Amino acid sequence: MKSISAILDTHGLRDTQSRRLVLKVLMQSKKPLSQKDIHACLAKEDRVVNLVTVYRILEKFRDVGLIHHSAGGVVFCSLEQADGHHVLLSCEECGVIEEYCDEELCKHEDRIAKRAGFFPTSHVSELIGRCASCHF
Amino acid sequence: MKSISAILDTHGLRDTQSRRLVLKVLMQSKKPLSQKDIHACLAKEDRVVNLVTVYRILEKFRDVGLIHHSAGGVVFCSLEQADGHHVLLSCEECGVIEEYCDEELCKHEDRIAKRAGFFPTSHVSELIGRCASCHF
DNA sequence: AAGTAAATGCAAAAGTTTTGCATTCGTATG
DNA sequence: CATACGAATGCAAAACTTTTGCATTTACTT
Repeated sequence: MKSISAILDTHGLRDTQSRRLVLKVLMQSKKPLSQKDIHACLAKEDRVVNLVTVYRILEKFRDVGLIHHSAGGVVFCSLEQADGHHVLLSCEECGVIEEYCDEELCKHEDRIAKRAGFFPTSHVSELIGRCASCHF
Repeated sequence: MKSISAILDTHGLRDTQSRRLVLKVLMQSKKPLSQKDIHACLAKEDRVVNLVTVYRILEKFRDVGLIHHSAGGVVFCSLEQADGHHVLLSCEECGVIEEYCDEELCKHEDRIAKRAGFFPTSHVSELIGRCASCHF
């Protein structure tokens, strides 16, 4: 597996401590994170990175294609896995967001894009509803 | 086709002018709108509804299942069409968001949900990339 | 037609994101 | 390996978004 520093390097980014910390959090997370989430997550382990810096780091990461933001401008910070497709299962009741990968869905969406004359760099699908434990 | 008032009534909502105005904007829109979008859209036709009220109306609409918010908390206000699936083609370059409907994708996602033990009430898929005119 | 609960608008509080500027840090060069 | 330069960071504050409290108005019931 590639080291954090190597990933930064590959993407033409300077190898700073803040970036390593943020990237590590993103890589270990199973679900999309907001800037605040990342900041809080780091603070919890006493690795403080200024919230403004988190914003700027994510902006940079996005520029180089390491992560993606969604339509509403909200960040979806799950790292792109090689060709994996992100399906988020988002529970309206308890707020939990699970992530799920599906290769076939990805291909299907590529067909849609082609048909619409669109050139996708990333996909996010979201199912909104109730998770198993909130459905009774 | 159902009248706006009838839709409100069906969902157990009081039939007020503000709600009719907001609902109409949502029904006529081809893409997801934010609270601000809706407010601006109404203001443009001199039908002023206080922004705070727009927030509250959308909250209510969501409670009764007329619209859905997405993972990040951002609103996706496209009205649910009967069994249609919303695919958003979101251009990172020019910011334009197109909407696209696909029945098959919808079915595929239902299968994913079933497999994951999830009970979806709505789907949103987003393709992030470049639209035809920004791709050169 | 009056009474009541719900909806609205306004002002302001709370929260989030962006900006400007001074300082620190990483890396390419000699 | 020291230096110099541009890039990244932190802080303070500005700008923007969302929520809350309260007084007033509106829609629906009887």
